[in-house]
Amino acid sequence: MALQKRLDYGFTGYQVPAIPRSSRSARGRRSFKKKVEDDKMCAFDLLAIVAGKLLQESEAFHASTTSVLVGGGHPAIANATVKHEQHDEDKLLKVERTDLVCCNESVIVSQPKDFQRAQDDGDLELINITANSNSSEKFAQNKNKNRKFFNKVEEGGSPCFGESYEGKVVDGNVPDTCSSEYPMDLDTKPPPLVTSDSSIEVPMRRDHIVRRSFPEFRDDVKVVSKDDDENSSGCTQPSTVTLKAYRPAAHIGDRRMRKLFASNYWKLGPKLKDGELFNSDKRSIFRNRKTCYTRQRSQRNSPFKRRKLYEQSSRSASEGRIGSEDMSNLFNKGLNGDASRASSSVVGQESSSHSTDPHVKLSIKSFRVPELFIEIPETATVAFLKKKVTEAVTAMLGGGLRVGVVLGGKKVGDDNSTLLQTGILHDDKLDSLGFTLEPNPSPPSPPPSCDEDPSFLVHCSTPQPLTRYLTTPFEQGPSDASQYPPVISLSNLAESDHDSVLSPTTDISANKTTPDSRALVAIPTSVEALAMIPMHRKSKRSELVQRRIRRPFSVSEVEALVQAVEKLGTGRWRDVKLRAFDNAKHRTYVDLKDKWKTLVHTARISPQQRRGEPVPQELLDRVLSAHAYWSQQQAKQQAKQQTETCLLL
DNA sequence: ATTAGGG
DNA sequence: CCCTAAT
Repeated sequence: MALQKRLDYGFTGYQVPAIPRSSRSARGRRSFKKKVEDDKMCAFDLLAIVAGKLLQESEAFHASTTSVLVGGGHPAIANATVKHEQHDEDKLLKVERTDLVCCNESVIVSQPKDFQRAQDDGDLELINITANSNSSEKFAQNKNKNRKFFNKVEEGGSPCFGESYEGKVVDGNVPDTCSSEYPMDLDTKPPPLVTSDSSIEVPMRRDHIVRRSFPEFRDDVKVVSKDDDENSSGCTQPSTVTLKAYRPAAHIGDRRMRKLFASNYWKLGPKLKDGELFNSDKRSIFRNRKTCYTRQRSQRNSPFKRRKLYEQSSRSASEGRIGSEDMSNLFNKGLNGDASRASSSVVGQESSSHSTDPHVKLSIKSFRVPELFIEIPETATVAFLKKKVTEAVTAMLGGGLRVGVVLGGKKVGDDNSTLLQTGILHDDKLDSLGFTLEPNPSPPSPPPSCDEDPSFLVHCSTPQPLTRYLTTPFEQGPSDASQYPPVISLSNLAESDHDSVLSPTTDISANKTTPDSRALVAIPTSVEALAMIPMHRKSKRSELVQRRIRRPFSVSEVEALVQAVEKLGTGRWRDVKLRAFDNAKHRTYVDLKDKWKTLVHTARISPQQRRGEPVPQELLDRVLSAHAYWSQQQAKQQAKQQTETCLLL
């Protein structure tokens, strides 16, 4: 297509600070370059290539997870995870797709950016490639190298990003498996448990590294540079897990739960420097930066779903407002604590180093309470409403809740088994670790069931007619989800997948498997009330939804669109998409259809009334003629069909 | 998942 | 761009 620019991205000079003894000397440093031939390539795709290349070139990454972050002024714009394990000659490559994600203190990038855009936005200042593993024991050996490397970065490093690298591009010869379908298993042999920790930072953009916009990175560097303590090297990553909602697949249906990390998660980074977390968790720094959401591999990318995805993003952005102190507070207080925090936010982080630190830190961020219905009179004051909500929430949380642990969709029944025994700490399992809130079988004061204990509902104290059932601000899940207990699950950050963004703060997923969970929810009894709920839900949803960011069509895009429509007509938007916008992930066929609509409109109005980047008249003329032509064709088709049906009758 | 249209 | 109904 004419509009596709070819860009070459070169990568070189990344370093592998931590490599197992056996192989380190031979390959402590590697470089490669990869040609990326599509400027519309999703950041992720590039990352996958990078990761794949890493795997291909470096045997150093044993049984580890490689996360590739692209980010700069903003945290990361994408996050790809490659799991690969090596066993003798065999390699297991598993690439898990993880599109976007990220946020810093104030910004959440709520949709994937393609590289072109990222570049425009200045997000490609830095590429951060990290390799994670279960163990960080080897890291210390490479302390010096690490420091050296980071010093170098701090000085400006050797950025290497541009239209081409040093005039020529070396084809990375990356197997397709790295960039096409995910996950990709090259081999399914059971992996040996050789682990290593590696951190690689690849400065991007040849001329400069703008550190002003990446303070976290700077901090990391400083830490590494001046701290001789091996434990503080800061180059490794923890098996950080994020909380995400969980719901048995059987009930998920088409809509998967999506969660996103709240921005504050990422604020943890610098804090680690002086906190105890830091020492116990060598690999935390980068990981903390790597706020991300996950997506089911099989998740399709329909506009609708994507939208919902963004919704989650934005929501968590607004909710993730507590600092790390708050997080620890919440953690310490446990799920039942602190009802004063109305938002019920819990922040999650888990770090583990099997070999060096047996402790696992878990904090839970932003769980939601199950849907709650409250009745109050129209004339009630806001204060009254607050009070009632508070009461309802405290009643529920304090009324004998029990926390259940779910792993891989199954309840962990044995309370006495250790985390290790249950496999909770295993990388694969972290993804599916979840917590549930359930009514306690023998609670001090059993949570009232709505049926039996109407007192759970707030009754109006006046004879006023009831007009409102309010769902609490905490909860807003799919309608069917709301009557089930919330489940919060931990997911490995590095494993985040694409669409199923799981925000600790958002979705509480439904879990129909717990029958008694219904007791958590007060269900309005009047028909009236039931009828009201959808309305509230709807209006609330509109507040939560994050619109996709606006991306005006460029002239070249219009050109491509016109050309495609001229060829294919106006009724085959999917084909148009495939033909002309196949790699423009942000342009859906609906977008194209809409654009065509506006183009036709634009072409019909006077130039004075047009706005935005002016479209060449020549193109508009083609729009009109194509539109006329295909309208005519369509009419003909319909006429033909008419006659056919007539003949049949 | 796509298409077609209204908002 | 979003939202939906209808395919």
